[in-house]
Amino acid sequence: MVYRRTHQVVKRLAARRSAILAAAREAAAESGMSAVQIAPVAVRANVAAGTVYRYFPSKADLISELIAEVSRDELAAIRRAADAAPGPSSALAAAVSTVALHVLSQRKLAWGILAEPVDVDVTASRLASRREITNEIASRIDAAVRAGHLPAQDTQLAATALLGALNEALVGPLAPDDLDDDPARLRDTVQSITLLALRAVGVMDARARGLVVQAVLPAKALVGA
Amino acid sequence: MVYRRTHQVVKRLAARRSAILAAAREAAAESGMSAVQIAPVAVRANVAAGTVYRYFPSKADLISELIAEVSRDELAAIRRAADAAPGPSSALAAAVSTVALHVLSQRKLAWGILAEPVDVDVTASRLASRREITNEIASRIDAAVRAGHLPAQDTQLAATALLGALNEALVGPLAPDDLDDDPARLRDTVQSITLLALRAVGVMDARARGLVVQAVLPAKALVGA
DNA sequence: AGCCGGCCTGAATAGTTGTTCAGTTTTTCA
DNA sequence: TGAAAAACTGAACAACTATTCAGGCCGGCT
Repeated sequence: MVYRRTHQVVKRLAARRSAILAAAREAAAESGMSAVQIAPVAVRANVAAGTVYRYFPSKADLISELIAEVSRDELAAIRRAADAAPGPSSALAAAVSTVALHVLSQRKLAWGILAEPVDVDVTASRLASRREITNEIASRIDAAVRAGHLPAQDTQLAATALLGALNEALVGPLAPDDLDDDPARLRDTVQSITLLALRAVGVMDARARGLVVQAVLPAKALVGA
Repeated sequence: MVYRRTHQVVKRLAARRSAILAAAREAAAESGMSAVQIAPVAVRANVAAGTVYRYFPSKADLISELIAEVSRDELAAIRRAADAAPGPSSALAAAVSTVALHVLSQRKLAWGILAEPVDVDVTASRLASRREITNEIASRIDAAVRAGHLPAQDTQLAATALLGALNEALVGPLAPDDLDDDPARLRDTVQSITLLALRAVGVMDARARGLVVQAVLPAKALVGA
């Protein structure tokens, strides 16, 4: 045996894999999922088209992994924000505004991950991604219900509906598209949608308004990180 | 000139066009948008593939028209339900439950019209479709706000969010998929989502529950029509 | 009947990209 | 240094469907 995987080689392989994934992510963030094509991604990652196939069995696998990666990041951000909140209702508010801020600040990417038509089948991966986020939100709603802050309800359905509302209102085709240049309007939009979401699960209007103000400011600070 | 379009010919041409559109709609309702391919649709409509192109310049135009048609039907149903309601809040409740029932009873079609990936560009048509429905809902919310039943709010954003919530919860990948065999569960789901939607725009929980019950029963009767 | 013009047919065409693979380069180790 | 093994390259391939168009067909007119 005259060839073994040296530590150095292993590191290079891993780096290349990351580079390909990063290239795909950049392409998606810049121009949407339709721009995630093997040839362009390979160019961006400084490899040949064939090389991509040494790291990912197919385009579907590449995109699936991209979706999973973004989803993991998102979930971590939600948990960080929610866990920092003082109580269950606050945590829910923090979770919702975190999602809202994230999708607004990476709109193309969010749209690509969530719903943009792709020529390969990535439904399984998208399903998993949604399920993770939905479960997290559902458990936060559950906690608030158990604490007596919200009426009993189908928390899974509610969580799904909340995310649908956020996504459609903030990244869908009818989403306002000129928020980036106006921080104040962006904040207002996040507040409005968070308020809507909290009321939807049964938080009283007055209380919801208070929670929203408390949640949006810290969430905004976290987006930079 | 020895050939003119006789009334009979005009009628046949119109019938053919309808047949093609109907074939496309059936295919979409049965197997989703991916089944709307020129060759299969042509077979279903009893014409040759080339003939489709005498009626629609391209597949994109065919699908766009399909989307527009379904959207018109939906809008009409919403208006019918809402206009029959005794007041603005009731009308909103009726509109929402109508949408909910419709998408649930034609799930594949709804998914196809709304969000299913298609290989041609139909974003403009989908945008128009959403805009129509959203505007209708927004104006119903507006009416309720003006009547003093709801707090002032960005009604366009709210309407978009409501529809997003419905669609995601009822036809999205996380939607429950075994409602068809159980009418009671279907009704419960429609009620839950309507309740959620009403609360989201600021209807008080207790009042919302009343409106929901009043709205779902007649809406259900209308679905058959 | 017979001619004319548009309508219809369906096999061939075309364009788009994901995927493959024979040949080349790089890396490891005796 | 040289041989072996793995990695990389990129042009060729493959598959899938929308779209075209030359030729046949049919309805309408005199």
